[in-house]
Amino acid sequence: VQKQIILDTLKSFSTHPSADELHSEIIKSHPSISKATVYRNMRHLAEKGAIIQIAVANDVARYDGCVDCHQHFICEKCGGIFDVHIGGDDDSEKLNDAVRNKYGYQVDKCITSFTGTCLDCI
Amino acid sequence: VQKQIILDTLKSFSTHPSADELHSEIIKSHPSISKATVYRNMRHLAEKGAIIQIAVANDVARYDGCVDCHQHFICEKCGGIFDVHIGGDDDSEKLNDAVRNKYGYQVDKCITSFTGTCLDCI
DNA sequence: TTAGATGCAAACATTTTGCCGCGAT
DNA sequence: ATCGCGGCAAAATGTTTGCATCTAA
Repeated sequence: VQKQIILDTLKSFSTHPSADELHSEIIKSHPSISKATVYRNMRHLAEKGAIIQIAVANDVARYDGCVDCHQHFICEKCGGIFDVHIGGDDDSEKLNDAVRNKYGYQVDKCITSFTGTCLDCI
Repeated sequence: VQKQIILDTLKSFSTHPSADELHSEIIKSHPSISKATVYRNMRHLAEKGAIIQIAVANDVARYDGCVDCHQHFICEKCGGIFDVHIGGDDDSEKLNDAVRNKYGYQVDKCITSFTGTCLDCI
C-alpha cells in the first residue's frame, strides 16, 4: 500500500508540505507513485484524522503529519508554516465549551493560527 | 468605483460568501460587473485589511466584511460559517505575546476557528 | 495624457475524476 | 472472480492575467 509510504514521507518532514511538494519528495524514492495517488491518499488520511490539512489564505493546502500539535504560525512573507505550542488541551477544551454553551453547536475542535513574520524574514 | 459596491454588498451579507456567491448577488443590482473585477477587488480589499479572507479546508475562499469579529465556527456538514464571539482582544493579545516570547516571531494576529456541526445539521 | 480600473476571454494552477489494468483476497 | 487500489491523462474547478477600452484627474 502506497498510503503508508505517503504517511511515512509526510512524517519525515519537519515542515508542512503541499501535496505537490510531498509528491516531489516521494518520487525520489518511489518514482512511479503518481500525483493522483498522493492527492487521493492525502484526502483519505485527512478524513480519517491521521493527518491534518492546513488551509492557508492565498495558498495551496498544506499537510501536517503530527496530529497532536494543533497550532501553527504562518509567515506572510515567505509562506512558511511553523509549529507552535502554546497553552494545552485544557485551554482548547475551555474554548470549545464556551462555544458549546453560548451557541449550542456541536464543537469537535478548535484551531488557533498565528500570522506575522518569521525569524528569517525579519 | 465598483470597489464600494462590492464592499457594500459583502457587508450586507450575514453569511460569509465566496467570491462567486458575492458576484451572483452583485449582478442582481449591477449586471455588468464581471467576476474578474470581484476577484480583483476582493484581493485588494483583503490586502488592505478592509475585509477578511477565510481559508477553509476543502472549500473555496470565503470573505467576511466584518473585520472585528475574528472567530468563526465552521460546520463540517453543510460548510456554513458562523460568527463566534468568545473571549476578547485581551485573550488574543495574551496568546500573541506568548508566541512572541517563546519563539521571537513578529506576530500580527491570531485567528481561532472552531469546527463541528451547526444547529441545523445536528 | 497618463494612470488606474473594468470587462471579456483566455490562461493558469490545483485538485478531482474516469478509465483501464493489476494484485490480493 | 471480485474488489479496491494505483497510474495516467483528461476534466473540473477556482482564480489570475493579458489586452483593449474607458474614465477621471
